[in-house]
Amino acid sequence: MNSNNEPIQPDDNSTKTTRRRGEVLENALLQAAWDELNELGYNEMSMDGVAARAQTNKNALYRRWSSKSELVIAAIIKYVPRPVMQAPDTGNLRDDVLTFLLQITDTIQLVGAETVFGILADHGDRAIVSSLADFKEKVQDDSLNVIMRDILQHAVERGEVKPDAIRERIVSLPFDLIRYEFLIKQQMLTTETVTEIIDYIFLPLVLSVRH
Amino acid sequence: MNSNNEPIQPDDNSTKTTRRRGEVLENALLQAAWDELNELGYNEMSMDGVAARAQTNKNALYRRWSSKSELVIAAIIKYVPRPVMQAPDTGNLRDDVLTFLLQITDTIQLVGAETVFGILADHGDRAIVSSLADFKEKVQDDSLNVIMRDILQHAVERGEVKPDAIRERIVSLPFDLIRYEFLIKQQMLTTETVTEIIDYIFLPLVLSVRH
DNA sequence: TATTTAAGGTACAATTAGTACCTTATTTGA
DNA sequence: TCAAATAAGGTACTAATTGTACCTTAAATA
Repeated sequence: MNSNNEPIQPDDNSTKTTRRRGEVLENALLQAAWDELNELGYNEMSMDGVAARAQTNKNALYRRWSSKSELVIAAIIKYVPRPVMQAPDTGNLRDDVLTFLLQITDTIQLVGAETVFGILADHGDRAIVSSLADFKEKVQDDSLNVIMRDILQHAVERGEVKPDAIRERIVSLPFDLIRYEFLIKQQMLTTETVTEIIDYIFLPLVLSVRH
Repeated sequence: MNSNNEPIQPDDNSTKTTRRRGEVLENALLQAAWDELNELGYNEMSMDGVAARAQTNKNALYRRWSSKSELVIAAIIKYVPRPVMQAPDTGNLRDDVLTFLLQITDTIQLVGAETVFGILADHGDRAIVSSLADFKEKVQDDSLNVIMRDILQHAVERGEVKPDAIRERIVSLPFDLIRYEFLIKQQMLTTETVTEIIDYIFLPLVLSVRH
């Protein structure tokens, strides 16, 4: 359209004047990445697409994140709120566990299974990079088990549960099953599913301790 | 090197004469795909690479399978032996379950987690294609639960287990956990892991039936 | 032996990650 | 206030790879 290089008009677009930098630009990039991720999914989104949505170009991205997976991980870290990492205190084991599991399932579902697979597939080969640790903390977090143990400890103190050693595997069981449901079976995590796991699997195992 | 198009020598390579077709060629392609998969992994292998290993070109592949994931699924179906889909009969529940689980874990581990993720990631977008159903039958098989129910039924007949309804979720629990261990935690499936699942999770749940 | 079928060869389109390099706006600090 | 340093924008490119097109040629079939 415009045969010479100089801008003809000051461009009616009023925001055009400023060139974003630093944190402002970074936020715009992460926002664009998060939006593209949610609209297109991990595989369909592209670095060019993210850059275009942020009204800039790929360089701005690659100056900050070394790859697509790193970018997406950064966006997830920014936009998925950290769950409350604290044992609830409802006064009984069942409600403590239920409350905590439901909190976490809400968080987990903010990132799709396809995204997790995409990241794992892309990251699979390479050496573990900076933010992957952070990412795993979200998806595959051991600190969840710490809270679970707190919850059980409270139940022991209340006399609900015998202080016998409870197997690590049983402690992690609820979240293992929830992640399985979400990632492998790729099903929505409903309250029904969570209560079924608690009432028919977790509580029977924890309450009927045999040594 | 060779400036005109006609072959200069009959090519010392003695096997050169024949041009493979049909099943023979197909087997060679699947063999090449399986080898590349095991040597390079799903993400690193390429269609060109597979074709080259089979000493032909991509056309031979695309005439048979519509995509990389389809090809790999076909190779898996061919090279991963179908497990014995029959309830063992050792005379007691624990050994029946243990025998069956160990059989299946051996099969499962013939395909790497990275491959499963790769296929799921590639297939994610597209509509479910022909062989994906077959593939899921290997990785995420419901028919395993059929056998598990047989095993439990035998235990009921023996009087080991009360005939109370056993939850579907408990029936599938051992394999769910095994798949979780393998796919998400990406750990080798050892006999120890399997026995732990049986002795501390499955059996306690099945033996202490409360309605 | 003529015809049909499928394999081989080569080239190419399309997509996309990631890089290079130069120009230009904005910040910093002397 | 102005010069230097910094980082953004623009554009073009490489490289890898999936999937297609099209033509030639070997082998099976009738």
